[in-house]
Amino acid sequence: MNFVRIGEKPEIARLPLFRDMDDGKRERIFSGSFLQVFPPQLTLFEAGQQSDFLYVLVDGLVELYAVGAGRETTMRIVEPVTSFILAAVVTDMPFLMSARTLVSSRVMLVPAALMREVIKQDAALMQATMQELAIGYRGLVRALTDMKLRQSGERLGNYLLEQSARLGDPVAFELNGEKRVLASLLGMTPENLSRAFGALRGHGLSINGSQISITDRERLAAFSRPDSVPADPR
Amino acid sequence: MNFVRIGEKPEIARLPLFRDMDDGKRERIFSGSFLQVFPPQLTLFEAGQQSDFLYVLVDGLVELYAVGAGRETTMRIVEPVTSFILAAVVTDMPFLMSARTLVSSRVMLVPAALMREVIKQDAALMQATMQELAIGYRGLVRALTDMKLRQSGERLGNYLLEQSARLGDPVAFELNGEKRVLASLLGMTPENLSRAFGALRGHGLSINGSQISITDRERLAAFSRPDSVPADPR
DNA sequence: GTATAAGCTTGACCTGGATCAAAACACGCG
DNA sequence: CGCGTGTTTTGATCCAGGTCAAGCTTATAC
Repeated sequence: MNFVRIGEKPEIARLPLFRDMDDGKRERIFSGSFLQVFPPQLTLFEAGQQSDFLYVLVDGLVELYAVGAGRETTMRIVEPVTSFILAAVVTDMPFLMSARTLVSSRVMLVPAALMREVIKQDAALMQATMQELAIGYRGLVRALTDMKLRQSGERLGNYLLEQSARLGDPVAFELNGEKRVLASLLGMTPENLSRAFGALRGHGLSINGSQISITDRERLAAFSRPDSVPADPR
Repeated sequence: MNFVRIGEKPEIARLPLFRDMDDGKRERIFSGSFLQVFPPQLTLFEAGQQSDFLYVLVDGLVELYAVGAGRETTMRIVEPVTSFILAAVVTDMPFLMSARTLVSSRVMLVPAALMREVIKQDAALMQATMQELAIGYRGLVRALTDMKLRQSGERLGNYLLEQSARLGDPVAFELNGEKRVLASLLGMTPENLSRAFGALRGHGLSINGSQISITDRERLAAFSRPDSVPADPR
């Protein structure tokens, strides 16, 4: 168990969540937290557990998933550097999702009680928490409408367009994580994801393994029917 | 255009969102807001518009819905007394959902800029806003897993069980709003909702028009596979 | 290098739920 | 009170996507 060292701090402190708060208070949070490295495929926590920590993924890849009706589904793929399960910590309620590492990952654990305490003391942190939750809320509204209104191929097309946008609009990029996880995130089976990729060839997409290349953004967008309201800037 | 009168205040002031804040600040919000009555089937706002107001439904029934891929889907049925589209107001971003009245409704409109300003000044209001968003976030996580993991009949069963729980676990209660709206909320067609109701007869449910009666809660729950994590207290 | 396992893809088939059509019902209005 | 409009129900059919079963490709171990 390592406490947070000086080397990790800058990138975490740069997060919108912690960026604007009082330096002393931030130091208080960091010194009460610790960094831990987890091997791949390790469960960090399970739905139903009391939320004892706020998690910040510093390096690696983490999957948030939900279990129910005898099956499970991926809710989010967390990329570094990002905090997760903030809502459970803020409300002091049990997790609704479980988390596992997809690859070896470095994670900062902030004791939930400490987090809640400092939120009450530091207005900037509370404000940032509020913003984070509001942005997350909107992300979930989008995810839900995506599931309810689009069919699987369109969801995949949109995901790829958004992923490209998040990376700064490169034509070519690589998928992170396994395709089976992506399939679950998009609410489909691996078999169907494979077929959906096939269908997108000929709609402006070229794919080779996990190498994605958007050959015709217009065509892909026409096929995918992206949201009319543009993505929130971040 | 009526400013908020003394008669409406208590029930609004009792909302978790406004309950704990400074009295003077609350008065400032109320006196800058106004109450308006809207006829049924009137669009209050549309997705994509700038969020100029926070809405509080005082009386009536409002549907939040999203449009996309050439279709639309109900996202939430708002019952009084509840605020809605808080996330858009907090982030000062365009609405992701549209809203229309289902029946004649009385709504309080709080100018978004005023809301944001007072949030910054009043820590209790900011805290309440944060809680509200976190609870909403968790509600959406549940809604998304519901859509991804359960099939339509189970969703209906769960909805009825939850609705009953929210009303204080009565055996019999009445559906609010039209069934077509409920169908859309549950992500199915009216035809299929009708069939799903039929299927639930014989699984502990009795239905006559919009009169629901849970004759065997155990059986209905067994059929519907409710969430393992109990609902957030409110 | 080969063996072994794991992921991914492809094909055949099945099923939950959508769509289309029409009958039954409910309700507001003249 | 009866007509007309809109909702709900019922039935028949269709289709997106799930499931099952092989192959195939890529990675890891030996």
